Amino acid sequence: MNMNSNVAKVASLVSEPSRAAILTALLDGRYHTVNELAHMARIKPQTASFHLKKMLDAQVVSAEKQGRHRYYGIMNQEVAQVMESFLSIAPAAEIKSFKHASEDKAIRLARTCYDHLAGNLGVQITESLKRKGFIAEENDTYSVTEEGIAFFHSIQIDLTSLKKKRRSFSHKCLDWSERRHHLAGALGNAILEKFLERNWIQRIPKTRAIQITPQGMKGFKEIFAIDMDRINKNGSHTF
Amino acid sequence: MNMNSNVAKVASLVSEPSRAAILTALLDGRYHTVNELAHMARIKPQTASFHLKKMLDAQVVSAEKQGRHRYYGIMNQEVAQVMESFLSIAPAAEIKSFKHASEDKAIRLARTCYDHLAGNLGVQITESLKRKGFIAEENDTYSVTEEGIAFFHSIQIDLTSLKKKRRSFSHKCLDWSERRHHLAGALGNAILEKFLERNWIQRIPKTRAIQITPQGMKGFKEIFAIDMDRINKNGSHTF
DNA sequence: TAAATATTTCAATTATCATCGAAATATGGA
DNA sequence: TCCATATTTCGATGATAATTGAAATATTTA
Repeated sequence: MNMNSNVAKVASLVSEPSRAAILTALLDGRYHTVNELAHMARIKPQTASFHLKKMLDAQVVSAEKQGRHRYYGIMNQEVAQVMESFLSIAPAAEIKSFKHASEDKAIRLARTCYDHLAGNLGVQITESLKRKGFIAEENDTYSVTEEGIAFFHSIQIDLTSLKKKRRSFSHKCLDWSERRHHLAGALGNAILEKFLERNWIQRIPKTRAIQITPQGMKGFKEIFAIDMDRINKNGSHTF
Repeated sequence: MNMNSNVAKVASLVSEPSRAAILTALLDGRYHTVNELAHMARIKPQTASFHLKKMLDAQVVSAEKQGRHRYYGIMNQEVAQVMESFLSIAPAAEIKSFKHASEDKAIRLARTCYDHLAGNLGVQITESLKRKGFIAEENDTYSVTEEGIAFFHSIQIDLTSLKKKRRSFSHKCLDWSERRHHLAGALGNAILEKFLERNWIQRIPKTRAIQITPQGMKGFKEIFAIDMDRINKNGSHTF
């Protein structure tokens, strides 16, 4: 509510080096596990857990559980801004980055999550929809805007029939490889089905990985302004 | 050894009560001595000195030595803004104000400092010149802007001849009664001489104090938008 | 079910830091 | 020169809080 109360809270929490390191790491906007954050801040997981609990209580970070992992992220934009204001007068040293253990690149690039798109492609689609103002973020869900209704109609996705289904229409799903949210629910499923139907993507047998076809590359660029080819080559997944 | 220790360092400066009190005191934009700041923060001078050294290292405050005093002030506007965003919400313990030992009011209002104007009048003139964009602050000096050249010409001060003199053209001088900088150097001297010449001010014999004449009151109001009469009555020197 | 991994809780240790007395240093004034 | 004042440095103390090993809990995988 009050931005100022956050300011005071963050101030007291940032003053400790380990917490500052954790928060700086989280400024990438993504979610990270306790072990990762401990590694980045060069402390043991217990210590990181101790600090994260404090920051969770103070509502400076948010947590989301998924399996045996617990993903932590910056609470909101206000907190990030306070951190940035610090960085403006005390430029931060770089954060020690590390590479993930060798994991399948394909599954990070694009995959299914239950019945919707995930991985870099899933997140990029979601970001594109937000950027173009077709969907808007709510608490745990996305809502479709007036422009969005027209857009989904133009790509032959019928929203009214989707809303009749006995399942969540559209909710946020945390992406483990991207550490950002992507679009899930009936709408997410409809988008996946539509891309498969148009042959923009193909399932790779025996895995959850998705293959982007040449038509897909073209379509994602034209309709969503996403260049998956460039992303693929850059290998934006080492951090 | 933590990577982001600088962020933590700056943040810790605000979150510690004594330092917060000192910084709050300095947010008036003026310079204060160690003893004053210690008194305001209700700590011993040693402790204040300890904190001020830390903040000096972190480039959050600046120091200026003058005789056996050392004046501390906020480093810059950027720091002040960040501090204010914190302190406006969580104000540290109230600052104990105190009156200076009874000192001559006249000498605080207006006096000469070597060969230029000091005291409230000197500072006000300097602030007015800055506000109107006639002079601009450099590191330790003031520079005259394009508009300033025209202005000084209009009041019959010849800048080119001043620059030929073998002395500092225009430098900052810390005012002990106002705790702010005023304009010194050849330009400061020329301004003093001009005011004397126009009979806006008169020297009070045997002291460094300056008397403002009725013409001066009028002139300062018209040309510099300074109401010395009001300032005189309000007695803005108790703090 | 058992083993492996991720995270948290607990308790004990350790490190940090503000504080202030005492003493050193620097400066101004008589 | 001597004395008063302003400030800093040093060293000791005490309070607070970070850290981590050990153990508990939870969850996935085989």
